[in-house]
Formats: sequence, structure tokens, C-alpha cells
Amino acid sequence: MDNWDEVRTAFQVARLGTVSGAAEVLGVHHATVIRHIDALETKLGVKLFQRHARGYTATEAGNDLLQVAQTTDDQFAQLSGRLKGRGSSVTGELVVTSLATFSPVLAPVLVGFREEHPELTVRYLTGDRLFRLEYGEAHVAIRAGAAPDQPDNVVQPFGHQALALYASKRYVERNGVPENEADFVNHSFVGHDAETRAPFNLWLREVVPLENIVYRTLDNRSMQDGVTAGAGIGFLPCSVAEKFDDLVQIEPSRPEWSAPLWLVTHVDLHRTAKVQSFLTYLKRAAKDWEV
Amino acid sequence: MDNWDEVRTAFQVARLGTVSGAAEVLGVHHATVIRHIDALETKLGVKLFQRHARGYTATEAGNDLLQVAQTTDDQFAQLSGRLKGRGSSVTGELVVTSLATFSPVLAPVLVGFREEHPELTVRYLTGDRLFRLEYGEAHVAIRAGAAPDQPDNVVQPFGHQALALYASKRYVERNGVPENEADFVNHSFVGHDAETRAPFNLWLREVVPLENIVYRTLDNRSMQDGVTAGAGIGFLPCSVAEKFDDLVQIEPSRPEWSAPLWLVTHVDLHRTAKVQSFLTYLKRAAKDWEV
DNA sequence: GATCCAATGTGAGAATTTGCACAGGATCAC
DNA sequence: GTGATCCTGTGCAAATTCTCACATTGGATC
Repeated sequence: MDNWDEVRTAFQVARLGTVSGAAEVLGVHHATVIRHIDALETKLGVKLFQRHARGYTATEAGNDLLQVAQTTDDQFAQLSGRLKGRGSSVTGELVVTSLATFSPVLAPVLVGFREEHPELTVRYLTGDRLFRLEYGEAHVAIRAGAAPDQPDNVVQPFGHQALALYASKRYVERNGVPENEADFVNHSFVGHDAETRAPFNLWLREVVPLENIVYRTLDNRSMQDGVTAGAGIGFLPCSVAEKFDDLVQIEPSRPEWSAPLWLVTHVDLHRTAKVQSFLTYLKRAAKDWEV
Repeated sequence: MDNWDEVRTAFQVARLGTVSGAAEVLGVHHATVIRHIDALETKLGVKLFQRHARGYTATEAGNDLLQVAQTTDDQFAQLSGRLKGRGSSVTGELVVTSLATFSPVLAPVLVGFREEHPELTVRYLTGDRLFRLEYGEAHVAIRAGAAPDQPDNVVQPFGHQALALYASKRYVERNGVPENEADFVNHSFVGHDAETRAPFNLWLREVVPLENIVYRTLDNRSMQDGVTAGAGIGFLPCSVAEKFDDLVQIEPSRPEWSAPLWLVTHVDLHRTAKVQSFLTYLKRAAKDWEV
């Protein structure tokens, strides 16, 4: 049974009772139908039909095939409907990935988008490793830093995330606020432990003596936790810091601190209504947290 | 969704994750697989797979198709097994048709055959009209009289059914037994009302005056009922008459009375194990009721 | 980091499939 | 019974599909 088209042909013949009728429904010549039936019967070693002048009537075997193929036909029709609809509707899953840093600002966006499309299930992936669009692990990725140049990816600039220096009120109460950059040597800082190429990190390493960076973490999220806990002065996205009453802005944001953001989708999914719809929504929402 | 082979191709790609693997399983060139996928995606307007260097990974839509096609594949495999088995095994239905006359002698044969093949369902069709093998109404037919010459039918001689003249004991007690053919004018007979070409009927019309045929029916079965009820002397198959203690044989069977019997099968079904098996069984059993 | 390997993708020829035209029956209606 | 119609079946030409060969591109491994 290695030729499903022949099964489909036999199905129509069994359903309609004539080769001509089946040929018309299938949109092929009736000679083709006859050949399909003959081939199928030969392969199976069973007569599916009895030939007579009025057409073909299914044998027991033919009726058995009719039953099975009927359900197959129904299921394929349903499948086709689902798939065609899926192309132009916003349903199913939407898988988004980004660095964990963006979780606080992205979560409201995702929630808002899902509310506009109740049939949608949102999966938001953050983790140690980079989730790869090429393997279909996500539909949309938000990446920071140098422009990704993966071949099959569609990359769009996504502005810059405004960053500023913050400290907790508790830290300020105990250590005051640095008057200028020269005063940084008298303060404690929270920074990356690894030598990342993030602009704000390069700036920090240049301006602040290494020994003043007293609290170092491997990821941005833990860095935020360090700042809010009062470990020292550190970089936070403004849009994140706004959510915490306990934080004091030490320095306002500067363009040179922020790394460019990129919106990345796989070329195969970029055109789909679901992804396009989300990208539009995302860009609109993102206007609020630009530099 | 008018090309089930493409669905099958997509199914294998979704299952195996690579075009090459699917091509090997399907026994076609990988270029063919790629074309099938492209065609299917174009027709559906949905990306089923994400292409990358390691192969194809199914999208949501592809996974949906995978689920549906998997069940289809399973069902087709089961169907194929059933159909192939049906060709060489004796299962399912066996549909036999004959004149109602043969019911008493055929019933034991059918029952015996079914006991040898418990998975078999026997349908025995007798009725006013002739059931037609061409339309698949029956697998095997037992016909009497002239050799059938339908084109697509396989006809085998099936001997002769021994016929003899019988009367009920009650009739004999009241009217005695005719001493010779000349004495027939003093007796009552049961015969066909219609002018059938059956040999025994022709003989009866010739030998017995029409007015002595006092009980006339349209079918053989009713004729038998007439004889057993004591309406007169009439023809019965010996094998049938033996089952009735109440009957007395007036004249022993003669070859010229019996019409030839024919075993008829449709050419499409003749070769099947089921039909062949039944024909063998039937011929063996029939040796008992020959002339 | 160079190399090997295993994938996908594409153009041209070959092979299979398909379509067409016509023949042959069988049934139905009148 | 006779014409009309509908169905199956088959030889031959056309068209589509498939195969083959080669290019290309990432990924893995040493």
C-alpha cells in the first residue's frame, strides 16, 4: 500500500460506482482511473471491484477500502481546512524567545497580544542557551548586540533599550550619590563578571576601577537583583527600573550605553499572518521603551 | 488536498526530519520529495517545514499533518493486511444463490462449509428474480437447464439432480399406485403451471393428459408442498424426498428427467481461495445426490 | 581552524504516467 | 426491435514527473 493516490482513486470508484464518474470527480481521464484500479488490485492480489457494463461495484474488499478511505478523506479535508486557516489566522502557538532581561517588559506585551487573540497560546522561552529559529524552536526572537547574520533569518532593527544607572534607596541613604564620574571611585558598583561586549559594560569597565565593581553576576537579571538589594550602583533598563519604587536613578540614560536590539524571525515564518501580526503589535508597544 | 501521495511524502519527512531519509524510505529520489513538499505547501499556503542545514523540522502545521497522516498510515497498513489476507484465506462473506428448490439439499452443505471455516458468514440468496453475478450480488450460483453463457462468468457442469416421481402415503392409501404409464390417466398429478423447458416437465406434459395435472404451481418448492400435502403424484429431487418419511416413490429416477446443473462464478472471483475452497467442498458433497 | 560529511537545492535528460480517440458492449426508452 | 446513450477498455502520442548529476551550504570532528 505504497501509493495513496491509487487508494484515493479506488475510493472514488467505490463511492460512485463508475469509472467515468470517479474520473470526473478526480479531474482525470477515465483511462487513468482504470489503470490505478488495476495496479492496486494487482499489488494487493485482491479484486476490489466487479466489472460490468453498468460500472464497477465494490466487492467485500472494495467496501472495506471504501470505509477506510472515507474516514481518510474526511480527515484530510478537516486537516486541509485547519492548515489553510492557520496560514491567515492568528491561532495555535506563538513561540517567542529573548534574553531573560526582557522578561519584565515583554511579559505585558505578550499578555496584551494574547488578549487580542484569545485562540493563541503564547510560549515565552528564556534560558541559558540561545534558542534557534532555524530549527523551529521559536517564531520570533529578540536579540541584542551586533546584528545577527544567520542566513535564513529575517532581521529587523528594533531600536535601543534605554539604560541608566540606578541604585536602591537603601544604598543611597548609606552612601549618597556620586557627584560626578570622578566620584565613582568612592562607590560600589554592580556589573557583569564576564567580559561581555555590551556597550554599557565596556563603559563601566573603562570608567570604574575594577575593584569598585564589588557585585558581579553572570546574567543581567541577577545584576538587577543585586542593585535592588542595595549591593551598589548598576545598569538597569529604564523600563524595568520604573516598576520599582525602591530605585533611584543615579545617571540618566545615554544613547551610547544601549546596545541595538534586533527582531529576528525565520524566513519561512516571517510572512505568516501570526508572526506579522505579532511584530506589528510588538513594534507599537516598543515605542514606549525606546531611548 | 487532492494529492494523497504528497501528503504521504510530507508525512515521512515530518516523521524522519530529513528529506534524504524520507526519500530512502519512500524509494524515490530526494529531489522528488522536495518537489512534493514545495507543491503541498504552495497549495495549502502554509509552511509545513522549516528548512535548515540539518534537515526539515515540522512547523505547527507540519506536526498537525504528521498526526493525521500517521493515523492514515496505520489504517492503510491494517487495511492492506486485511485485504491481502482476504485473498488467500476463507473469511468474510460467502454469497450463494440458487433456485429455491435446492435449499433443502444446499443448506447442509453450506452449514458444513461454514463449520470448516468459522470466520465465514454465509448468505444464501433465493428469490423470485435471478441474482446476478456480474453485479457482485453473489459469489457462486447454482443454475439448472441450458448452459449459461454470460460473458464474464465461469461455468462448470455440476452433474444432474436425480428426480423421481413421488406421492404422499395418504395419496397412495386413497388412490393406489399407477401400474404403468397408461394408468396415469387415472391419477392426479402435481406439475408446473408455466411451460418451463425443464425436461421432467416436458415429459410430464407429454405423458400425462393436461386435465390430470390437477395441482399446478409456479415454482418447484410449492410443487413439493403440493405433493407432500397429498395433491397427487409429482416430481421431487430424490435427495429432497429422502428427508420425508411420508413420501412414496412411484417411479425411480431416470436420467432423461433431470436437467443439467451448472456451477457459475464470476471470473473476477473465480480464482479467489474462498470461492475455490467452496467449489471443491460443494462438488465433493454433490457426489451424493447425483443421478 | 581545516577538512570531511551529510544535508538541501537545481538544471537536463529519461521514463513513467496521462490524455485522447475510438472500439465494443449493454441497457433503456419508445 | 431499434436507435440512443452510457459505460468500459486499449493503442498511441504528449506531457508531466522522476531520476541523475553536480553545486552548495552548514555542522561536526579531530
